[in-house]
Amino acid sequence: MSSFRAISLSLVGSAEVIGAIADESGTEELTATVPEVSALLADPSVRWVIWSAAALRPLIDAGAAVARAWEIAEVHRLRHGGWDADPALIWALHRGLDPASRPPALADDLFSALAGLPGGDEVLMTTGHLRPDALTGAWLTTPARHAAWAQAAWEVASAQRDALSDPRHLAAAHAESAAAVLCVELERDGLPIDRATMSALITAAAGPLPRDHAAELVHRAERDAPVLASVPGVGRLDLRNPAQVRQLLSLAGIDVTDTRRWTLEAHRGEHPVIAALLDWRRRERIATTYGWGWLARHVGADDRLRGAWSASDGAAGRMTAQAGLHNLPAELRPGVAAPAGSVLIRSDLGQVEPRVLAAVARDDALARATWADDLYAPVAERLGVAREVAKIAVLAAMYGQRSGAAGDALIGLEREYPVAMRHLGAAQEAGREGRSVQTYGGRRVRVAIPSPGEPAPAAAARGRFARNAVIQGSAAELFKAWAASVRVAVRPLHGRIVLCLHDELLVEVPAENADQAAAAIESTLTETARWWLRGYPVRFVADTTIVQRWSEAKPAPRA
DNA sequence: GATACGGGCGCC
DNA sequence: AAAGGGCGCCCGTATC
Repeated sequence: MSSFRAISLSLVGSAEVIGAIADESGTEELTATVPEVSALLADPSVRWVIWSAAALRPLIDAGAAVARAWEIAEVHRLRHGGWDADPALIWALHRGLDPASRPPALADDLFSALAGLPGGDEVLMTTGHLRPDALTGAWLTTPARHAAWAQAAWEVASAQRDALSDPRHLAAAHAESAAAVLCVELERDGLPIDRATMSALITAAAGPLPRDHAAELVHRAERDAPVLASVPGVGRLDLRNPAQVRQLLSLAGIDVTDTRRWTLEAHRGEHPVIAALLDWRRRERIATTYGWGWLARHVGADDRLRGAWSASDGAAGRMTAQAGLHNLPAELRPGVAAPAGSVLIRSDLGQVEPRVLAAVARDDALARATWADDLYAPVAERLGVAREVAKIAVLAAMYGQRSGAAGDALIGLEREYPVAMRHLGAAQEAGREGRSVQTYGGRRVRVAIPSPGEPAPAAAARGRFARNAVIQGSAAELFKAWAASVRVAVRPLHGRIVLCLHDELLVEVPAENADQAAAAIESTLTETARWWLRGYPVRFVADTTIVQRWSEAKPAPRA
């Protein structure tokens, strides 16, 4: 059991650090160098309480690594749901103050000087709220002030910890905190890009790097040309306007209510315009979203793709990422590559959601199925249906789908796995009624409040959302717990996580340590699953491969 | 000019 | 009877 101490630090200049540590025995001010502080933060026998990982960004950018963290903001989000987690709000709730009466965050020092703030090193206003200039860090200019700030953090975090009596919730608090720190590291490190390859891929899809705006318009017209040429006599027409696309299709004798891809796929054999249009969409997506502008904005001079990360931005608690890090088209993934001398290790959790369902619902029959490498095989056998049917049914059950081929097989699921299905059904019912639901790790997932006279589909949509959220959110917690352990395990091998993708990790590591790191990633999953499950017999599996490029050697898809 | 919204689509 | 959940991002249109 690690000790629990709050820390507040700021970097002064490039090498000096001031700050303070607080715990049950009081506060301790400190002045130190970056290496000294790094050694403190790397101590695995201490769980460091911080208001937010972002506050440590300057030190993390300087190379410091927090081994174990308690991030007050993420723990707050876990317990309360939603996004708001600024220190002033958390403090107000902790002290029983009206959050609405807390002072707004201040823009600058001048403003704070006029705002009637307490003098000196007092961290609380006379109202009992935290002073707003502490939130921005502007006030944290002396070790004494850091001591007051750390003391407040320790008080809040201790209360948070005492409120989390369920060991699963405590474990989630640790994992979510680690994810918050990891997000800052991901923003620092970025994803390695092979610029030459990426440029070639963009050129193939969108055209060469335009010299100027006029050239850009020429390339755009060149992309449009094959589509317009496939329907004689269309004249000028804007392919980016869905209504005009419907006109185009109508001229080709195809009448559709919308122009979505899967709608158009059904008409592929009827006219060449369909294939031309779908190819245009693929290329246009790259041209507009992942083209030259994207490369210039998000890939640095060091050939690394950087974007903002959030540890639990998704409604159910998933990580989110900007700059295309979570939705880069597969076509461009050959352009993500480790630099010479290093490799990427990609590790995907296999069939994570149904396995999580077994654990969350504690369905012994489904838990037995997780012992198979391919979970759908024993499920199919038990249901007496083909594997593909079983897979569709299980996924449909977790997404709330009732229609199509899934319908019949769902009846079999209700019969054979009633415990899991009741768990999902209860979540769905809560969602329909507007009640929040809870994940395995205790995350409160808020559901929209039903409005009087709402159309019937609104309640159904809430139901589907809540039904899925308990699984998606719990899977995100397992993933973050795994990522947190991997982060620590690969560090001695000079490895670092460079991408988190819901059920997939990319780790960059020197080539000579690749085998060792891959083995560590695999064994870490076993360890993580053991304490996450607390003895419940569910098996989690990962496919781990050592590659140069992200696109290489995608493990045989099991899902 | 800024903002909101829906259609559409990339990924999981 | 019942049209699968999440995210980020682009474009066009409508609106103020």
